[in-house]
Amino acid sequence: MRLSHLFFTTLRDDPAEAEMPSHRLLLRAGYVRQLGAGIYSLLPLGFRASKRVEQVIREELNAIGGQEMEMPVVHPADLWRESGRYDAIGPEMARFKDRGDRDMVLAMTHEEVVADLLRDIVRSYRQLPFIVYHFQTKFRDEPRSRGGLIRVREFVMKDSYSCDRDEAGLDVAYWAHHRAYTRIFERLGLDTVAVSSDVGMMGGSLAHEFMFLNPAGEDVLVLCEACGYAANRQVAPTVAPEPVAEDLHPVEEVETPNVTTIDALAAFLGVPSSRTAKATFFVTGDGRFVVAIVRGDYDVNETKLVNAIKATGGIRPATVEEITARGMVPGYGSPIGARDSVVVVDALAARSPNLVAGANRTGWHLRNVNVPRDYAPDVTEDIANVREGDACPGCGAPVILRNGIEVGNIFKLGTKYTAALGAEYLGEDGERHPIVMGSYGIGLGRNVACIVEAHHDDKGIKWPEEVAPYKAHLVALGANKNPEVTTIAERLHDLAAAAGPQHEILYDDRDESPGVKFADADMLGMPWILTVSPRSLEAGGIEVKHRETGDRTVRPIADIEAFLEGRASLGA
RNA sequence: CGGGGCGUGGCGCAACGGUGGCGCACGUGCUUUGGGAGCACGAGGUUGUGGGUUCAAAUCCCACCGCCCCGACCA
Repeated sequence: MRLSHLFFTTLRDDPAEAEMPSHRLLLRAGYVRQLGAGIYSLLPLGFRASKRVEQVIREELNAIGGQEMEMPVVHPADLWRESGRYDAIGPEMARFKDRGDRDMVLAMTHEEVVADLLRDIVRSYRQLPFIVYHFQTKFRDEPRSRGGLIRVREFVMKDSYSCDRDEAGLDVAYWAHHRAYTRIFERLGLDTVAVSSDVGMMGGSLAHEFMFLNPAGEDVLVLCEACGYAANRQVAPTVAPEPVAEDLHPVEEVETPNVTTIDALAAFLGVPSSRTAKATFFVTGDGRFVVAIVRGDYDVNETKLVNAIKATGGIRPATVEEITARGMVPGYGSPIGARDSVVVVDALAARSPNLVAGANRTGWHLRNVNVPRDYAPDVTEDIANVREGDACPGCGAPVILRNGIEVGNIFKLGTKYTAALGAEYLGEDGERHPIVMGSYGIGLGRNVACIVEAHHDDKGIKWPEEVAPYKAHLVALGANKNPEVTTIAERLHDLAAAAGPQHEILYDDRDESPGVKFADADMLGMPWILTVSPRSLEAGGIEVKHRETGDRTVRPIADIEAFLEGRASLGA
């Protein structure tokens, strides 16, 4: 590909809106352009990078027996009504009517379509198991996109679906995917950790997320360096030192003017925050008002809270009006005196004696509040966020917390969708059984962005060879001093193109200064930068720069020809 | 949806009541050619949209639209 004809442009200045390195570099190097909030075009370079990622995924899924297919982006709403998700999912699903006034949706994922195909096609246990997958556009109208390609609204995802006779079969498919994902992210140059995770709206019994460790990640991971324990903090059990037993003291009121936070309360009373109880207030999607109590040194984990009370439709923070209407005072709140509320107490808080809690009276707290003596919880569960240094649930060593970006996930769905849609097979036993499904996703664009996050320097991108849009970037310099430069460069370019699409290279044939060409080559990030110039010819051939290491050598033209035709590597 | 910020040429920015400018990028010519070259000439904007105030609005006011950041949210 000649740079003079490539549909792209590089930018000298950083775009103002790009904060993450991957976003900044992908814009500056001409890989992507933004169309709207969370909606991007992939320019030819970005498209090629995405296709390289796609091919790695394809190879590894084929290796576990996956069959590639393609399902539609537009679905009839009735299909989603059958699974119950048409109503369960909120505004993040785009809905519209077709010309016949029929309700339609844009696909967020494809479990329903797979289940629909299963009930159409699968009759007998003899047809199971199998794995199907596709690369297809998803639209999720996220309330807020961010970070360039990291979190977008429209994106292409590889989603695969395993279809089995039973749980044992699902288990095999699930762990096959786990191993395939491990290989995929290794090949993509992404250092990931697989963490156990919440099943969320997908439903199901077991799930892992593959997390790329990055400070900008939106998920918090609980990791143990001693035993390898790894979980999303949403689901990691909190293991805290057992509170020291004490006699229960009588409740006493204490005046605490203008003390509305735990920090202020602990400082004012001269007690550690672990001797206080923190009340937070939520309203569930199904309309219940929830008072959640954790110890003052912990935060509420909303995922655990949702699961503890089986809140369909999730939860949101309560408004001041909703809190006061139930007889509580924000800043001085506690379940004592609460009306019409579901009281959920963290198990640790419930075991901790003589805590300071709100008095539901402005300017006052209560000392020596104890559960269940002073109020009765409706639910007592672990609903606290793990803190750094808490004990590992696996081995007891102190855990560390890290941020991660979810680059892939695997779910054991079970029969949630097949039972709802009636996708059954006739078993060897002569009985009808619902097909057992698993669902497995990898977002392409997010992976491209994460690869850039992991592989760049201040000059630009440094693509791993496995995903580079082109294997090499050829720079021709000083053609006016020595016309042979152009002749050789043209020949190398044509040679590579003739060797097949996978050997094609980028050829900077533009009439630009050496500085511009080198700067652009570094920014675009191909693994090998080849320079033909009077100087390199003088030195015996072509200068070869390894983008990753920065090493430069001069190699004979014959070596370069062998490399471009795929007959030899250049070594590292 | 709450909080904050910003919309001026392709990109980055200035002008903050008196008919819009700079750097880079872009075009032409000459010079230059191993790390973002030089000179000259030139093209490119109904200042996001609509209303209002004013003799006069990019500038002040209102509404809307859009984008970014924090939060809520998120398979």
